[in-house]
Amino acid sequence: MSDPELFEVFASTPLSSEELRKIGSSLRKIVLKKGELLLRSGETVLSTYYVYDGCLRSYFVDELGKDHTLQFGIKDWWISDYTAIFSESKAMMNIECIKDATLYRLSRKKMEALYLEIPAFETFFRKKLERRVEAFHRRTLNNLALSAKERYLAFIQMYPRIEQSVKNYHIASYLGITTESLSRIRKEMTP
Amino acid sequence: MSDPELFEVFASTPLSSEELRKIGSSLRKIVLKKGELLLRSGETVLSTYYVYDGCLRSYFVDELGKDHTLQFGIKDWWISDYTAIFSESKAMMNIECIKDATLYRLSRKKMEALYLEIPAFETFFRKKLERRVEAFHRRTLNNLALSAKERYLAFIQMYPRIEQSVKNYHIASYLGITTESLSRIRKEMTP
DNA sequence: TTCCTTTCTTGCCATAGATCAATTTTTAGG
DNA sequence: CCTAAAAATTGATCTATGGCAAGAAAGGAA
Repeated sequence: MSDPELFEVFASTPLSSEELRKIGSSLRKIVLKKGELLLRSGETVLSTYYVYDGCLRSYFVDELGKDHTLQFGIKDWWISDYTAIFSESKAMMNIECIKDATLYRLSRKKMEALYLEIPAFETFFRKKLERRVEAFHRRTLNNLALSAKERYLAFIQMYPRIEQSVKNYHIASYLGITTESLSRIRKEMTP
Repeated sequence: MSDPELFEVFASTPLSSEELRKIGSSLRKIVLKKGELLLRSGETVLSTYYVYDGCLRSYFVDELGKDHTLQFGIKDWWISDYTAIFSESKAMMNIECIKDATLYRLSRKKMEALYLEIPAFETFFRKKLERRVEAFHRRTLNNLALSAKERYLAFIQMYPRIEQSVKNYHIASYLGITTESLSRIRKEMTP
């Protein structure tokens, strides 16, 4: 990873240049085209990915063949199959590139090694995890308490950048509604 | 906190006895009776709580007055308002004791201090956060992909210990269905 | 521009689960 | 053991959202 890009990722983290070098040498650049798959369900989940540019989504395909979007990944987000990577089980999710993307891969193994070597690195990810937990608590609350329309409004307000770069049917599958219902919701919003 | 209890919490963590002592002196024991509130929405969230015994639940009350259970806390779990504690905002949740409980309180401030002092302590919570993220990814997937009945089955299979110590209407509010619907689901399960 | 594919919209009907209003069953206190 | 309160169940509707089919609109390649 080039230094300027690396500095972006860890901008807010106090790391020596030697530590940054170590971290940088553990990251591997990946370029993906729209439509390519980064992970397929059933595979072993070995890595997590930093999205430098573009857009990805992780989704689950149920027995009826319907897909359910769990996560989007846009600039400066990390994406992986978090149902599997920590427990080292097989992926349930697929990860697909939905807008040409540049990523940096960090393997679980190297990550663990860096945690041991560089405490500030562990702090960095501990804080990421905290924010992720917070986001999922809020999302679960929305799922429990809000109607489809309210969830859509909350989504576009919370993630205006994502809304611009994904299809409506991806948003529908993230919100747990059909694309038809989303279409009707959008219609009654703009009279 | 007494030593035997402290050892239980950190059983799997490599800590010196001096470190354990420091951690122990940061924890404050709390005893709650069924029905008592540990946190009210609107308050500042200052602490997270280790459940040594008993059962609690965190829930959100919406504008219509309906409550939505986000989390249960039973032995060896940590509970707080995770929509607020990390970002140091006001609580959205209430936390209620639903079965007489013994807790240990750890303030956010002391927690941060311990993270700096004792790397293994940060590792301990980083792993807790990983498991929490995993659990919420799976729960979100269940909300997206499963029917009410399937979610109930998944719940009792995943958390048999919780199912025993909470009311059905708490489970219903955790699953996002009404108590009547849960009753009907249970009826058709045991013919 | 034109043609073809992908995405979005619309109308009509179906259904899971909600709501409301009684009961019945269980639990806990005295 | 008795009794009141809490919890669970049941029946009769109602409603938000789903499913299907058709068509309109938008986007991309040549």
